[in-house]
Amino acid sequence: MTRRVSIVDVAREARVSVATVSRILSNSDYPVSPETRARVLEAARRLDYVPDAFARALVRRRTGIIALTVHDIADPYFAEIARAVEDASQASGYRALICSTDRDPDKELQVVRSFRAFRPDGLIFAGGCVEDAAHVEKLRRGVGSLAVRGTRVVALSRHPTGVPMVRVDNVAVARAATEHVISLGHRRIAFICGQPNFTTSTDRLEGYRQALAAYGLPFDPDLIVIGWYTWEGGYRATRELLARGVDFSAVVASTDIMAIGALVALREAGIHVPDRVSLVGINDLPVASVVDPPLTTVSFRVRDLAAVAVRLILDALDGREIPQDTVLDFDLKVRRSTRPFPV
Amino acid sequence: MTRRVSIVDVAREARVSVATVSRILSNSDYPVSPETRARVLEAARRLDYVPDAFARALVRRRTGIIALTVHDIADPYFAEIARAVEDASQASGYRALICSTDRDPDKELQVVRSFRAFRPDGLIFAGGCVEDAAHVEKLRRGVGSLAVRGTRVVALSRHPTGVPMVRVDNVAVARAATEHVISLGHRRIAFICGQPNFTTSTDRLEGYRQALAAYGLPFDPDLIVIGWYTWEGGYRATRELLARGVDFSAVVASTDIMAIGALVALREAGIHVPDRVSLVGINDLPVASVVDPPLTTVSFRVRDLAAVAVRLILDALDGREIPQDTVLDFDLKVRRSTRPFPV
DNA sequence: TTGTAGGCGTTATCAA
DNA sequence: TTGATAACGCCTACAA
Repeated sequence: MTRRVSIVDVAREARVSVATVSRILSNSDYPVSPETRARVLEAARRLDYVPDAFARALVRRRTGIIALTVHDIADPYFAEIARAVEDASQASGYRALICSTDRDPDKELQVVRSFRAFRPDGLIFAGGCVEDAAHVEKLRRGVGSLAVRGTRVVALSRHPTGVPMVRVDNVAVARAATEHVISLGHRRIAFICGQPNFTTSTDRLEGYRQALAAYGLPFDPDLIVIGWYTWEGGYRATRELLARGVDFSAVVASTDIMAIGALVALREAGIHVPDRVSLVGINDLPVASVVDPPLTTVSFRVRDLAAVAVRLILDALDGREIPQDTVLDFDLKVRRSTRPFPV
Repeated sequence: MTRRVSIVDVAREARVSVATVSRILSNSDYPVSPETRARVLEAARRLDYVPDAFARALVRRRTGIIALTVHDIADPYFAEIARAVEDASQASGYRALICSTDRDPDKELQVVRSFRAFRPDGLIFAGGCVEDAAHVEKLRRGVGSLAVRGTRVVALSRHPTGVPMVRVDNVAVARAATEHVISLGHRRIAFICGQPNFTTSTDRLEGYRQALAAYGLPFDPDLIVIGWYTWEGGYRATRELLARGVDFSAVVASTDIMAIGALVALREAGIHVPDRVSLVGINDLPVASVVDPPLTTVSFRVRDLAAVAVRLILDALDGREIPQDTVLDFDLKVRRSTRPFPV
């Protein structure tokens, strides 16, 4: 293995000091004679020199890294987030370091802890947070020890740890989804919920409740079914719902992914969507419009969430004040999985 | 911002030298007295000390980073890959650094170059490679300058740069997809190709040709349509195919994602799948089984590709010889998007 | 405008 | 078994 080419080699090649090289290759507004600059640039090019990020991070107080925790990078929602974080980071010369937590509190803690070794300039929590007091406290501590060392932290959903948030109002989102089917005349509306105790889950369930209440409809626990935030989860939850034998003409799913799982289960059971059952999702992922029927869903700019979060982190790094709670808009996208009731 | 707690603080707290702390915390097998070890461990815990990855990487010759280039992390195929790389890396104490290239040769070059600053221990190319001599040469040089500094490089598809590969035989894969519909009696078979000049594209097109040739069927250019590796791409390609007015009873798509786009286009055109047209994809992504009809596709263990690649990198890092070309198995998954012809 | 030298946090090489 | 101390590659006062 050849010795790596360092700033010393470039300095020697250009017959200047390392300080001069450093000034030209990093701190660009420092006065340097044009000839020297040219000679150094040429030497760096000839040697194919790339400054070492590790050495640089050691002496600067910045690592150029933005850490991102997602529940599962293979989940289309988080893949979108990851892509947006990557793009926004790269545009400002930062790099994204991504880790999946699988919605496992312990793994989340461990991920946050392991991030500390990299002293990231920013940390973004993408998924919902477990609402367990003990866990939240541990997480708050983990976040604190990062923050105290300069990492700016932002969450993309309601986060009980008290970090700044960029998010949509999930209560309102689920309420909009539910009110849509209510306004179509549906009265017996099932709700497919993701893993309980997550902020996202409780908020969306609450939105569903609020919609019912607003229209004076009874809340029937038999219409609520708890599942997982996956296709399989939506599928199984719907099977369970069907097994209960309760009457319903509409299903609100906590996410598009779960809604698509529900679609499969309904199809298998010979229940036509939307002729016999209307179905609404949340998120408006690309996949929502390619299924049959195209999914009615609540839409918000998933990528904007991430982009704004990155911008806030950069702002905070620049010493600016950043808002504690940024709430983005959403709107209902009516496609063909919902229709009036009765037919 | 508080000063970060360093090894010096731990040493002072435990009243030993930094050397001793380092030896204990980097858990080398260096002999240390039990009492000292306990004291140091306790001090580290009390101070909540985490060694700085950057300082460590500077002096060790390892960074603990495995870099990954994907075409687009938001594409379900690459999201699967990313997840598997992440898992396999983490299991061995490494971290994955992911970048999307958007199938843009220049961006790919730039990504590879920018990776150099991080001196990753491993680099995985996930997507197909542009088969342009000039680009391949540039890429080979970029890879070379990483390799010369110790980065082990592996590609997850045929790669003209000469780096070790872990892959499926894409010619055989596409041939299997095509032979499936031929064996069902189809004769006029369209092929939806991804962006040309990529190894994956040319290989899969070649597989399609070989299947036709094997059955003595003519190759009709009118049945080939070039698109993009996206839903939109599959959709548009299919629209173009329909606009040509050529006769066909089956479509082989270069990927599941394109196949699903094709499905939407066919549905819109009132062409039933599989009653009037059979449709095959490639990859067997999770989404393939939730669309209607569930997609017949060629299946291979996408995650294994990535996991094996990580293992090879670790092996190489340990000084072991690694195979130049590892070819994984695949098999046809017949679902409900294909049926015999004529009906 | 350019150069010298100290230090960032860690590991590794010598001594002790 | 433990401790000084010289790297690792870079940036940045401070000097010249």
